[in-house]
Amino acid sequence: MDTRPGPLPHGTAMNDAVTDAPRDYRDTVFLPQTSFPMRGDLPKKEPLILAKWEAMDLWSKIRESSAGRPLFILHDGPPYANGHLHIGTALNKILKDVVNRTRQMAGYDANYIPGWDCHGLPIEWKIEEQYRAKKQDKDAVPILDFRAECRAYADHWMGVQAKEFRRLGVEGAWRDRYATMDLPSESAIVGEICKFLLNGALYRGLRPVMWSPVEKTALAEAEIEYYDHTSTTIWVRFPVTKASNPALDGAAVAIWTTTPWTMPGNRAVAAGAEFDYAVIRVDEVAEGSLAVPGEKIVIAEALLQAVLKDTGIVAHSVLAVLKGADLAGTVMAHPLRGRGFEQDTPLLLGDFVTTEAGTGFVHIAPGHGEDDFILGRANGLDIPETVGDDGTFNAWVPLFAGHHVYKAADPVCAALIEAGTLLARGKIVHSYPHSWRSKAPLIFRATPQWFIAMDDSHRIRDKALAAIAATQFIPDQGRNRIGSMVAARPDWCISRQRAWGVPIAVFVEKQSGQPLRDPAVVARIADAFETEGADAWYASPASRFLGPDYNPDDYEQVMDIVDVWFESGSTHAFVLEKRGLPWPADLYLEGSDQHRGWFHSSLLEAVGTRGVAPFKAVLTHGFVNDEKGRKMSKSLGNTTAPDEVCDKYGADILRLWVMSSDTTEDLRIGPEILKQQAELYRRLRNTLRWVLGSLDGFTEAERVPDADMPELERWILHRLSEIDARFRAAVLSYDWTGVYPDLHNFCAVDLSAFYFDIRKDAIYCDRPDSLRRRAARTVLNYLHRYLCTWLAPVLCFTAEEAWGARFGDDTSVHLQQFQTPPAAWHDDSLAAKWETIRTIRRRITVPIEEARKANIIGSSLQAAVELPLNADHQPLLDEAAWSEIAIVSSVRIVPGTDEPLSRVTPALGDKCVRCWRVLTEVGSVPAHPGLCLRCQDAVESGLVCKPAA
RNA sequence: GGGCUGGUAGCUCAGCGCCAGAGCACACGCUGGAUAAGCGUGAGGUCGGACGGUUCAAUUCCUCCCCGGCCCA
Repeated sequence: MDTRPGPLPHGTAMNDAVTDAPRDYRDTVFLPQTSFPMRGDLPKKEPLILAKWEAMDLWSKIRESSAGRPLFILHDGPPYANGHLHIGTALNKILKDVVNRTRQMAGYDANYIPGWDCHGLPIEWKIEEQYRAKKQDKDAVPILDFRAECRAYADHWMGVQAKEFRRLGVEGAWRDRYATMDLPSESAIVGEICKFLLNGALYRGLRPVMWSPVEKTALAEAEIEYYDHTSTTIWVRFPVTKASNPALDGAAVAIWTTTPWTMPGNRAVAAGAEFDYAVIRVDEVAEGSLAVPGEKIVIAEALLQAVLKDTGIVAHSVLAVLKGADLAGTVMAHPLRGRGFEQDTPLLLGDFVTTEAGTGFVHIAPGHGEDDFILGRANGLDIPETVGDDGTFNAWVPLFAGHHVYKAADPVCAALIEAGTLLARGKIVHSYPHSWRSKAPLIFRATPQWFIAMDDSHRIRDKALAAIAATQFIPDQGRNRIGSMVAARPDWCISRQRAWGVPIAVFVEKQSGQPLRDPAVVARIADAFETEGADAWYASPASRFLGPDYNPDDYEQVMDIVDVWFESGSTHAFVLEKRGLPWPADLYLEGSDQHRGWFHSSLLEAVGTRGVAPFKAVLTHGFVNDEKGRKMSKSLGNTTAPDEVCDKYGADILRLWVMSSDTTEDLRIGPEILKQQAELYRRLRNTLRWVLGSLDGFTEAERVPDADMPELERWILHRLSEIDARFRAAVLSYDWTGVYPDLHNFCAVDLSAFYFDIRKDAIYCDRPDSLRRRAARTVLNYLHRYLCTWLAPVLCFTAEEAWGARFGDDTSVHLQQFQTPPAAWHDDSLAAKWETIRTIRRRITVPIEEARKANIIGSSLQAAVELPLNADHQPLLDEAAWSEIAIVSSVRIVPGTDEPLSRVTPALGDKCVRCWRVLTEVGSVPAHPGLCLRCQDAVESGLVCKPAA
């Protein structure tokens, strides 16, 4: 790269024969030189850069370099160790990486510890599937073997995902990553459970929970999906045996239900206090109706017409209308009285009763519904356990013992018909809860479960609401969202009847039914788990934990495992606290679905054990949809996979996409959008390339003090200070929306289309020691540092490449901090002035375009411009400066006019063969007849653009 | 069905009571020396719908509807 402007290059016999052929000055021009290629070739280059970071142990170097700085802790919400990354996980990790990197470069010590969620049903299910495929009975497999397989499975996927995350450029303490299944983690989790045990918030209760008869387990809310389901509906008579009002004598209350199998569990009927209820006499019925002429039925007036139609009652008389409140106190017989269901059925009032569907009466089975349970408990009803784990009726249930609830509709109807209490039967298609794994319909079933009380003396709910009020939410709506969930949620059911997890390591005294609350026992359990993991619970005899003070025969060892949300909700304890990192974390950053998930469980867990939230701030992002805003799905074929993007475009493009989007809302991705990101990238890359090329040979000696620079340079410095302010604000607020698009805009509009275009002349053609050129190169040097550091958190590979192109590959831009612009760079009046100049500049570029169309000129350097300026604008720039700014050969200011557009004519004179300006002075120096005076001086100076050897 | 949230140029996003903006893509042109680059000019929108309310004035406020998304039932 010899840019030496020697007097005469390589002896091309030109000598004095200037008239024969014009001399070629091309190699006296300082054209950009750089090893930084125009094309990124990212899919190939990024892995090499990753290897370099690995080899230099960049992560450790970053940690060392930031020792002693204020710590910044973004606590990683653990993805589930199952399957390849999808675009949503990629978005999440990239955002986290950008937040961490920007904090790191803004002067913090951002120590990021990535982690995984390893226990739980999906993995357990996979292992079971493998057994099924081998035609083995999973129940025959020893539990420790089963758990070992689950562990191996999770371990495999952690490895895969770690690789995929790192390919995305995500930097963190990968060697020290955490996992919920690490033995110390399991110990910590059981320790957290036992905190609730010891303080009394943990209790065992009978309660209807969503139960999957297929998986034989209770399911968490997050494990439930809603699909349409066809249910048998029945209208049933409850004969009144003791009337609260004479009008009810001899009548039957009609209920409607979509779950016939809950009839054996019925213990009451509920009415709405404010509703009007009609007592009717059936006068005439349609063919096939089960209604009987002459009978008296009670139905909500608002639903009367619908019920008449559904039950085939053709004619009726209204005998009386009563308020629901008047019905209270009525007692009815169970519809199957005389067949084993002899209990009385009280008529109660419930505020959950509606007149939207049914009869206005709700049949209450306390073991099979949330409302039923609460009403039953309030009225002292018993909560019968009619259904067993497998979904069949228990042996004590008359008529139906052994029948499966899914197949109970026919037997129940048959029994009701026989008893004469079935009024009608139908079908309904409605949204119904299903298991997320087996897709099988669920039932509400009362089972013994472990709960954490929300409203006992520990007031977890109140404290959680207070903690929410004290937390920063980005965006702020998140506060509202999680707040309403916490306010409304029931006690936290933390038990699961599964194998792959951390056991609720509790002993229950058989005689009292009370859990054993002994810190010494808890300590023995936690100690064992610390080195042996939760397997110890299954591998050791109870006596090991109970110790000498208790007789194992007196205690039941609980074999339920804990809800995985409890585990991930405890990560703050073993990732932050146990490792001696600051607590609470500065930030939790997840998708907006985690308001109900990880944010929620972490909040409850920490509030229950420590009284405050484990985070100072919560940042949420939206979900990724396709280009039309539709949810991605394999069946629609509209998915975008992160690894495919890396292979086709590179991780930097995916990262740029994240930062070009408004992540507080849902975002879109697809082929067109990625193409656009690649275009944006190209501009950023070429900006870096031109800066690098034009800085070729730059030395400190060239530097010009800021104050001595031309205004154009000082304006660029001002722009840098403005963007710097934008970055600093975003670092603190975590709100990066629009910041990188702004930076791109700066590169495209301010630099490429304006500053670079103007300064090309000086950079290429001025003699190296000219103030103008030196000032420009001083600014380019700033630009290189600022752009590289600003881009580094996002284009982590490209910025590294552009940094290495100047400073060598044994260092890293990621060890740098954001540059701090001197206060003097900020100059609002200069900015205003140059805003005006650029507006006026358009009054030149527009007529130039006209002149081109008219074939008057081609290149703008062929133009001479007459620029009309009013008195206010005349002092802005002199004519030479205007011609420089407009990239024309000459400008003449025409004073005092208000004409909006300039007049463009062909410039007079000859074209300087070196700088291509058209000037009358060209030819005035005999030694260089093809040059203008500036170029003649540059050539004769003999100066080169190279650092001193 | 309920809560939250969004629908502004082909795309990504600004604006949020008083003349519809930017970048990219597109078209046309220029070009030389950032050249699988660069520059200029231009054409694109009845701001999801109501010919709905409030207002002198609405993309911007309110109501309803349509279409997405997250969470819940």
